[in-house]
Amino acid sequence: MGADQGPRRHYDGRWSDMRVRFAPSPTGALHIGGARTALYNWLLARGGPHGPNGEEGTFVLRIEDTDRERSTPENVEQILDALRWLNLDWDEGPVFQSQRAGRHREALEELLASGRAYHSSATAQEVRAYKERHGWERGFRGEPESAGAVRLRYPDAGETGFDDVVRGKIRFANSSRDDPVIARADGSLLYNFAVAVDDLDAGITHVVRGEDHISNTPTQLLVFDALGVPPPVYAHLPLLYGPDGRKLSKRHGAASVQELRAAGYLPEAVDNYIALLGAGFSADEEHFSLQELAKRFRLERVSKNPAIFDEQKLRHMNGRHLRELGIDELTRRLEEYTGRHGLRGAVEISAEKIQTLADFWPLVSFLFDGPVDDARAFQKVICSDGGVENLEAAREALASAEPFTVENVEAALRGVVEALGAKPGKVFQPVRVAIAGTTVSPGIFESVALLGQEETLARIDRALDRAGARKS
RNA sequence: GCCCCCAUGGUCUAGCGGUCAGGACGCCUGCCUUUCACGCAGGAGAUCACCGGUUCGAAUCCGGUUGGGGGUACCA
Repeated sequence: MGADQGPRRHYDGRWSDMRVRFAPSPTGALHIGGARTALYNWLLARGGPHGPNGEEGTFVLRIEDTDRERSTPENVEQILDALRWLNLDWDEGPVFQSQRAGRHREALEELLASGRAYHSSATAQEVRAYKERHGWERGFRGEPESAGAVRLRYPDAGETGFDDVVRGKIRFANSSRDDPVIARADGSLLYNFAVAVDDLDAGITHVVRGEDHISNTPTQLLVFDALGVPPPVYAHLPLLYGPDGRKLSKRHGAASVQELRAAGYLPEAVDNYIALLGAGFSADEEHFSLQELAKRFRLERVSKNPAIFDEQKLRHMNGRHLRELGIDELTRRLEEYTGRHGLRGAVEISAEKIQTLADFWPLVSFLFDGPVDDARAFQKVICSDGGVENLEAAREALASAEPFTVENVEAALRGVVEALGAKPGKVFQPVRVAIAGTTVSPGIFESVALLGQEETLARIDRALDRAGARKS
């Protein structure tokens, strides 16, 4: 702790001494935007050209819970849970900003003593009045008083700027900045002051966060300067928006990590997708594992444009990651997701037909819970156009298929098609509807074989009865 | 109002002074085929926001405009 940090390194492709942090404020669930910020920090710490001894950077987790009104332990747990689910492990923390009040106060005293900060009782109204008098591009400057809130003194001239890794040079004229309040009248500290002190004490070398923090940066820079230490390197990420081009929020459906998980997305796919939003990894490939992402991630290549969260693309990527898992692992995840067991067979025959974990059960539930009730499908496929006759023929062939393997089921059914001179679908679809209840299912031979001979015949009989009852 | 950031097909992006402006998602067509998908092969879709410069030459550099976004709290 303390100001003894040595010279801060600039982002120069060497990472062995890199210390980054993710510092969410627990005022709600972890958003996909926050998740991406966490991910980028993690990628930075874990990947890139490693130091001479192959060291990784350090990823620090800090909870900015100084907003007592809105920060809750439940939200903290939700955020940690989301981070774990995304496989973003941290090396230090979580450190709670609220527990560092003593150190914050100490730093505050230092600034007060050096005259870089001063007590001021000026109210928001007085600040307005000041600006109306001096012009709106003129920042507020207060008079030092003996008590009240504490404001940080901005220089009157010159500019405060920094070299943002993703945006390049950003400058603010000091004269345009209000002297910001860094401590309330009751002594509690404000965000812009606390972050700087915390980043300093944690030895953070690179601050990577959302671009909504750009205009906070000069104030934090000023705190570092007042404390007499060099600031970290900054990188501001573009924000993420919903499909309507507006800020991402609960209204846009799956906006939080938890919601994505509930919707059947894989952490692998979510990591991959959100990494792509705003980072040009490659011109011709975009399917990556977390490790590959870490290896390829380049902070200076991060896009400056805000991106819109596109769930369709996430679905697509999820399908690829899902198929990459392999049957055993996919089965494990699906059993966890659905709360069912003995799913392996169903997974085998449906894996290539689903894009999310949520797609699975509707497709295969008929194998476990009986046919789905889809009256329209029944009417259209079985109660018309030779449906009953073909189904009867199929039943007969299936009844003598021994043993009841996929191969024999296929041979039996194809034999019917040939004998009848019908189009394949005219035989297969009635069977499908008879056993599944709907026109959509995994492959028919595989489904029938998995269902078993007895159950298949029973379902066909039931369908036949039902069709007969309809006719008469 | 003031300060700051951004601008390539619907979406995510590649591009970094000379390209038929490339890829991915989505969409359409065909193949595969028992449905749905997967996979494969094609296709439609971009006055590179606009206007002015610089240059033999600009999506690429500069300026302005417009549009979008962020900040402007004794919130984080």
